[in-house]
Amino acid sequence: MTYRDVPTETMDRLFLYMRALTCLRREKSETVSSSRLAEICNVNAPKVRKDLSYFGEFGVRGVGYNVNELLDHIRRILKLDRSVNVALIGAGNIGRALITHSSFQLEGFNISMAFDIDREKIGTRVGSITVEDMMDFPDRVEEEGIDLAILAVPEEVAPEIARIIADTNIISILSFAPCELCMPENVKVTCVDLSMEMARLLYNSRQTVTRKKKERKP
Amino acid sequence: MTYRDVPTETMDRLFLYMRALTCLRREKSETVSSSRLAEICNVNAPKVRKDLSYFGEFGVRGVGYNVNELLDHIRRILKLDRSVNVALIGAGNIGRALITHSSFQLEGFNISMAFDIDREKIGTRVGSITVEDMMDFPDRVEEEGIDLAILAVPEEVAPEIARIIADTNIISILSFAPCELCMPENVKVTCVDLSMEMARLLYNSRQTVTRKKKERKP
DNA sequence: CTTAAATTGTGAATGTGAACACAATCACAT
DNA sequence: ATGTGATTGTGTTCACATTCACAATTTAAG
Ligand SMILES: NC(=O)c1ccc[n+]([C@@H]2O[C@H](COP(=O)([O-])OP(=O)(O)OC[C@H]3O[C@@H](n4cnc5c(N)ncnc54)[C@H](O)[C@@H]3O)[C@@H](O)[C@H]2O)c1
Ligand SMILES: NC(=O)c1ccc[n+]([C@@H]2O[C@H](COP(=O)([O-])OP(=O)(O)OC[C@H]3O[C@@H](n4cnc5c(N)ncnc54)[C@H](O)[C@@H]3O)[C@@H](O)[C@H]2O)c1
Repeated sequence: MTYRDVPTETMDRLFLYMRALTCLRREKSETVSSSRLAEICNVNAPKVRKDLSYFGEFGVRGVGYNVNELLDHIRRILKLDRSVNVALIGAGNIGRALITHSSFQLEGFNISMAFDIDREKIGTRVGSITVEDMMDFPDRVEEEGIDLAILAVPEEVAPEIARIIADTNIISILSFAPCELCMPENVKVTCVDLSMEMARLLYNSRQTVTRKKKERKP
Repeated sequence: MTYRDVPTETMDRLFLYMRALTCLRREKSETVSSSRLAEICNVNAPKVRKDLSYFGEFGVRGVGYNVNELLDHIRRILKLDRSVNVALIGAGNIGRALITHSSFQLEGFNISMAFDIDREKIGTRVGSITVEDMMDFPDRVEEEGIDLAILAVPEEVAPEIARIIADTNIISILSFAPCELCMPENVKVTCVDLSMEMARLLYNSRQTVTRKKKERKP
């Protein structure tokens, strides 16, 4: 099944809806209205409905959307119906936190391998997996069929690791190093830059305050 | 100084430009062209130029933009010229990783306090700060003048903590718990949801592959 | 001094997504 | 049955963002 002429913004928002629905399911909500869903995701109700309408008619007029059903639909649209194999590179502070985080497993992301260059760390166990030697990365990744690599190494070595990954068949990299990675065109990199998120957040909340003040004037 | 009629998309991209420039400065680049900056940020060159033109004429025709100068300009536009006081709630795996991360300081984010509810953790030192009792949070935050709170507590207690924060004058929350937080309208919440980022990334990289295949056909 | 190469800044055209109002539909009460 | 209140689905309109082409400017070389 493939859908045409779906706005990229709609596609992006689908992930927000998925998260909201996952949350609602946890809270045992049976149904949800477009307006409630919109509220959770910080968008407006007509947008939610229009977005969903690109993929079919999932709601019941007068009632709303069935949480479980809609979540299943969206997960299928986003091709998240099977579990994802993840390799972690860099078993440092962030890396170890990620491995021991149990929710990933539940959400279908299985961190099955971890690599490091530090002799002290290689061979040690973190949670349920054993840290392996970065030297073995290319071979081991091939063996296990890894879908995604998480990069949690110091910034300075990130470009070097990027080259190693480029020679495997991994095309998805989630990097915590806030720097550019030169990659072949087909490899996608998402950079988790917390400083940037904080900066953006701060700017937006300050904006709201000053806007509020202006609106109060007349 | 305030700017009018700047597209929100432009505003958003400014943060990308900032990160790229920070990176370029570290690499000791003197100048950068709009096309190079665009490449790093995954946008196109005219967009970079148009975006910057909303705020002034920062470049030199035939040469490009001075990295340091442009970075300073952007930081001023984004109101990031003074350092930001951050409080961390939840000194667990993620929390401790964040505190010991040194780059935040360099980028102007000063994690100056940490709070937890666990008796074992209260009073212990992490990096250069001492974990305090969550009970004291409201008073202590008032005293220190905190600009932003990072929420790194288990999902289940996040809503409860949200209420505590709502009663302080903090209006910016960076949360690692992937759930909705009910907050007064003026409080902004950014949710760092790594599962969602991975899902999005995976979808996009798969898309590229299939698109490539289609293009190859004729 | 003149010309060529590089690169910025920008107005006008184009394209795309958001908003909105409302028809369609459903559950349920009477 | 039938009316009522709630809520979805969508065609149209409008606002906004992107793109493009090119004039303007600078550097460097001949
Ligand atoms: N810790 C944080 O809170 C935080 C926040 C934002 C960004 N980051 C970024 O995340 C990355 C990791 O941060 P961290 O705090 O976990 O650092 P860390 O120093 O604790 O861990 C880095 C790990 O990478 C390993 N490593 C080094 N070179 C390697 C190589 N060539 N191959 C494989 N492994 C290698 C090290 O042995 C170490 O275990 C850094 O780029 C940092 O800038 C961290
Ligand atoms: N660890 C990860 O890699 C990861 C990844 C994604 C999301 N998250 C999310 O980040 C959050 C923290 O994760 P973690 O792995 O650090 O968990 P953790 O259990 O290691 O740490 C949570 C900390 O919060 C403290 N805490 C509990 N209740 C509290 C309260 N009422 N007030 C103050 N402190 C309290 C606990 O004592 C503990 O120190 C969770 O919501 C988790 O879902 C974590």
